[in-house]
Amino acid sequence: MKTVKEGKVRKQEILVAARELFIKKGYEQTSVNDILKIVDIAKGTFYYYFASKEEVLEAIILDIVEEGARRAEMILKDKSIPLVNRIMMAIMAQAPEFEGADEIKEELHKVENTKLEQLYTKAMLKRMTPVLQEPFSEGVERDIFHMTYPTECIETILLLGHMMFDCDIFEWEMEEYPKKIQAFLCNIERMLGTKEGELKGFLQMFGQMS
Amino acid sequence: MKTVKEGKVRKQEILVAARELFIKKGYEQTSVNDILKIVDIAKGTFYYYFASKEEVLEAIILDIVEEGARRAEMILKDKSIPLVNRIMMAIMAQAPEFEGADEIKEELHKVENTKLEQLYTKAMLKRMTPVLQEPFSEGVERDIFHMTYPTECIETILLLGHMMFDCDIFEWEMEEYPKKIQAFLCNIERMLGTKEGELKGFLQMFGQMS
DNA sequence: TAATTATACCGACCGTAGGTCGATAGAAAG
DNA sequence: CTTTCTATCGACCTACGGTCGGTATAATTA
Repeated sequence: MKTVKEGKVRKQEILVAARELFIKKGYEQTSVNDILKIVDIAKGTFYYYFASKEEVLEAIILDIVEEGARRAEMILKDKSIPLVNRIMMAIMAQAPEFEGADEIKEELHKVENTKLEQLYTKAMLKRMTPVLQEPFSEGVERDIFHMTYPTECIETILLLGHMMFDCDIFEWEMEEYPKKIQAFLCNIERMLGTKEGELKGFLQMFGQMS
Repeated sequence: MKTVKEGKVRKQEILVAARELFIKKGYEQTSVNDILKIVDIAKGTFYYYFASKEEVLEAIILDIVEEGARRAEMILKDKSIPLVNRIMMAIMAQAPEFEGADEIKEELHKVENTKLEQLYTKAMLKRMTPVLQEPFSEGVERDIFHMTYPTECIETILLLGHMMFDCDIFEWEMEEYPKKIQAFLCNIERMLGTKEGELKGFLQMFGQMS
């Protein structure tokens, strides 16, 4: 039997189903057939909309990154929040792990998902660096930050934050985390050239992590 | 026809062939059959020595990391080199890209090799962090470094250096590199708490990169 | 030396994966 | 009513990672 739908709709259905599967089971572990079963379409239909399984992955990652960037931009717009808080909140809100009652948290960056992980990191860096450019400039102008290479500082902080808390590149024990977070904040402070202890208050923000 | 060899020898042959292929073509793009062709053995023989293709990958990565760590340890032993130089040289010598007349440079961390990449990063961090522990302590004791979290500092510097120059996580243009390296050195200085410009001299060291 | 055991090896075979393609059903346009 | 265009189908292809029963050679033992 044949159920015909508008192209846009079908494409979205595929994206939604694939996204859930990729996150839940991992990209490699999800077969195209798995996706077909959920969307209830034939193989030909899938390849009518996407040239490959990987193309679906890329589309999904761009979506995820875009959603994160939007959340960050939203926070950054709110000038009633003190600058440093604004920046920290934006960076955290951007990460899919913190947002979402979804189960993205545990699943997104597990070991099996190296491809998803790497593509995500790249896309996130590219999208987020410009977003933080303005608030960082503001910090420098207002004499809160003191740094020679603001752009590179943004890149570094984004990358570091992501690698430390979103991936599990380091094999830390649960009880080590507070110390790791403190160290992370301390290193950020130094790179930003803030006065010492400026970021101390953000320790709790990370507390909500699993 | 059947050529019998000692187990250790065959295993090594497989490892050598696989390593070259994984690096040259990428892990996913290399089929077990490709390896068989080079070593000139049957499939059964391959799986007699390794439980899976992935097991070969893991063994190879451990080898690469181990070789790097050995080079680093060698340099670190030489107390005639000034401390800061010793540390910087060790970190650079450890990376497979810098060592090796082989073509590892371009190939090892290309986009297709996400799995290799991720496993390598993890293993490298685990192996190298303890190696740098002692020289870092020496730096703190001798009042050259000033930091509260030395271990985390090591982890961060290793990770950062690797991600910036060994992977191509950032999509930098060739002409941007000098600036990126300067920024990197500047950030390291701040994290280490050295006096400003301490690492300036190492700019050229990175110059030999492609 | 003959028999036995242990080690290294073979290659046909299997299930499943990603991907192709010609056919076709249904809606819109002429 | 016919044509055209879009969306859909599913049989089929190739290649892959991995299995397995059997075998040749080397090492032990009798």
